[in-house]
Amino acid sequence: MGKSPAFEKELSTEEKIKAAARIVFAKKGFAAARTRDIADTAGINLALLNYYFRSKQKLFDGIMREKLQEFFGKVAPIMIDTTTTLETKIETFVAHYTDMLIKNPELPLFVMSEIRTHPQHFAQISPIHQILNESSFVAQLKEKRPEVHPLHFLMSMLGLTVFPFIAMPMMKSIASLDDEAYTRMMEERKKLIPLWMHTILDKKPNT
Amino acid sequence: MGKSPAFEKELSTEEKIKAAARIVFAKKGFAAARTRDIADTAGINLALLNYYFRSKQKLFDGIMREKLQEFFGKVAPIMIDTTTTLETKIETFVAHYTDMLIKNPELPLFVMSEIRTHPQHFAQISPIHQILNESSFVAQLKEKRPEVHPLHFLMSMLGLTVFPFIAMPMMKSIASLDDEAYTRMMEERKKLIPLWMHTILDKKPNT
DNA sequence: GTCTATAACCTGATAGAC
DNA sequence: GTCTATCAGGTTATAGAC
Repeated sequence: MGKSPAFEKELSTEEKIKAAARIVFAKKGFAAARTRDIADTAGINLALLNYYFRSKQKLFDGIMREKLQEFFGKVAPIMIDTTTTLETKIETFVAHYTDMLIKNPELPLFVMSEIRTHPQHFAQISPIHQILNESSFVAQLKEKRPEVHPLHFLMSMLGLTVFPFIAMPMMKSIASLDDEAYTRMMEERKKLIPLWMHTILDKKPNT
Repeated sequence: MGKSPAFEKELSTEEKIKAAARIVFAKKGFAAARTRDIADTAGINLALLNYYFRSKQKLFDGIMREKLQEFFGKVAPIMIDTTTTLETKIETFVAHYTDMLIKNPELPLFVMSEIRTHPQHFAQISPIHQILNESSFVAQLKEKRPEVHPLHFLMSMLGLTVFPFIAMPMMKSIASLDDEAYTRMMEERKKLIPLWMHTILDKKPNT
């Protein structure tokens, strides 16, 4: 598959390989991806791939590092900010994350799958550590709802935001939605999810 | 990995292989799983695996069929039932699904990953089709909140329930939770999620 | 830096003895 | 039915010419 070079102009060879690797790894995962496919997609020779990156694993590590940064990097600054309200954080988080995922819909499933296969490598992803242990977000959650573990709200917000992208391959074929319709739904969720989160946070069990 | 036979007694050879395949495929996915690992885990020889199942693919197809049934099979009857209220359906769904996922935490990531790699194979998974097109659940959602696409609520309920299991490898290492603590949180969610879903469904945008 | 050719290895599958 | 030994094919990685 992908026998025709996808990147012809203006990119350095190294960048062409990385661009191709991003595509092929994201689509197939580490194990199923073949270096030949990456070389073909990049429009260069297989030997050249090993000349720039010493091995498939090393090439993958670089890509994975990027993807993790993309997936987790933007979150921490929003969550740590002590000058914003809980409500603002939720709105900003959902909006930023949804935008990023619309551009990068296969990212969550890719990252989660590879973490499953090699959990050791991701033992301490610092942004999430930060959010969980030192963030203003968690402090605000604890203050508002001290009786519920803040992880419940964090997992819920993430689940509401991220899960539709994880389930997309399934949903799209089942609900007969094309890309445009799916994107429109995700845009709608930028308003819906914060609304829901606020309601959830206000809802005490016996109210 | 897995060099010592895990199943020694009372299982037929065929069942030993299937049991081993369930474990290895679930942990690694189709592409990364090696038939040698499955044979070793089963405590039998590689040739025997091909004697019982003609190929890796055929063995996998059988396992996948089981897993899909496990993942989707139980849902449809709950959602289609015309004698129960929307509230009851949500509570039953979350409780049943959570119980199943506690016993089978790696199931969602496995299923989603393999659907991504081979979307064609799962084009029409009948239980979900049923839920989306003919279920009492969707009808009740439409009646209660006609202005919101029912898929929003379905994705949200699924996300709240399933996402914590998808993110588990990540969360466990990050939040320093052991298996028991994680299970306890999931048990808590059996009460929290229905509560939240009801609040969400009642919350009109300008109320 | 880039290529062709090939080495070295691994994996799924089979042949054939028991 | 179960095993050992091996084949056939594919994959990563490298050698060596240009």
